[in-house]
Amino acid sequence: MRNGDLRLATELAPQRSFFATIAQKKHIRPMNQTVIPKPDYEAALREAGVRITRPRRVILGILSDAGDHPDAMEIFRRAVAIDSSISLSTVYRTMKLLEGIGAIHRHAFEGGPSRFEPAVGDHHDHLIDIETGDVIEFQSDRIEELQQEIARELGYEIVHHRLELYGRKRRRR
Amino acid sequence: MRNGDLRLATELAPQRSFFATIAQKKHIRPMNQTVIPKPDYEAALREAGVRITRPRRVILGILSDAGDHPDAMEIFRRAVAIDSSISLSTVYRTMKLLEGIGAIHRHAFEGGPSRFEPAVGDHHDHLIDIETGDVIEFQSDRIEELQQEIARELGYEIVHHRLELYGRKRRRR
DNA sequence: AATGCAATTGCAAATCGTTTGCAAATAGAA
DNA sequence: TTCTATTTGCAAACGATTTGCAATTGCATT
Repeated sequence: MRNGDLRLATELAPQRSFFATIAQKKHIRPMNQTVIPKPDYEAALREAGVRITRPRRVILGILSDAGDHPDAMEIFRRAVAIDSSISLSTVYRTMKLLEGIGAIHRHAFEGGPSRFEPAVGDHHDHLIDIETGDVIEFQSDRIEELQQEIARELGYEIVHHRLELYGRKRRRR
Repeated sequence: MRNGDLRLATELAPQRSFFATIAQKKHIRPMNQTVIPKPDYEAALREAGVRITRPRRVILGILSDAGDHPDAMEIFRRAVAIDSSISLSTVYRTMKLLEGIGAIHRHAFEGGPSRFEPAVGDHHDHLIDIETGDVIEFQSDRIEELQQEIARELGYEIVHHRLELYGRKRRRR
């Protein structure tokens, strides 16, 4: 969570000042600049007792170096570029499998198809740029606490939750 | 296990004590016990310059006394019980129309189809009972503020957002 | 009350994202 | 290498929703 680590230099550069600012707000943590450890999907799959096939290896590779939140069709496109024999069904089946063993998260953002993300690192929520579809991850302890509090007051225990902010870049003023 | 129609009384009663309790927490407002003003859909439609047809009148009636968050199929069922000639397409078309003029909100809760709710009263978020599908509305100024703050820090303005808590009733201890 | 016509309807077929049945291919234990 | 249960690609099925079209209807006009 240090703000020196860089991913996507092009994207990071103009925002550096933001992150410097945010770093002071201890309860809001933007997560995009975090260095994400590549998950060892193969080990996870082996542990789940499933076979490591060629299509799966390709898809896992795509996932582990996806810096974005691709949908099934996009994963399929990237997969076909590597091995043209891979089918969309297999992509869907693999996503379901990975989701089942908790290796990825599925997000149903507004409108479009499900988008996927490796399940690494801490929990976080999402801000979706409604103009570009870009997803910015963030984490707020206070919001998490508040959610807990609310559920408790209403007599419920939270199994999971979904917080999505849909917005557009603020005009630099 | 879909949600039946009128379990209001039976379900509300045991919760009354909750609401009494919650009423003290000024920043969390459960909204289920609120007296909801019935919206004048016909006026809204007329204003939007569309015709008040028989199917529309039936659907509007259903919406304005729906205490729950029905999906299109459920609205269709209730509509057919009143006028068997109404079609599902018309339900969908009417929902889209109403959504367009801001008279209802569409919610895409996890898994299932879109569910609808008259757009009356304040903004609120939802807690979905994953066992029954029941929806509990709540409102938290603090969460709203935090969201604003987060978006601001990230350089975005929020256009809208979605906060859904999925949980189950806590075992009464 | 009768007319005219655009708005609206019901129906069936189309669409989108996703899942599934099945026969052929293959991972990986023996 | 052999074996067989698992996995695959394909096409067809799926559930939610939308759409084209010809028939109907609201309603402004006579």
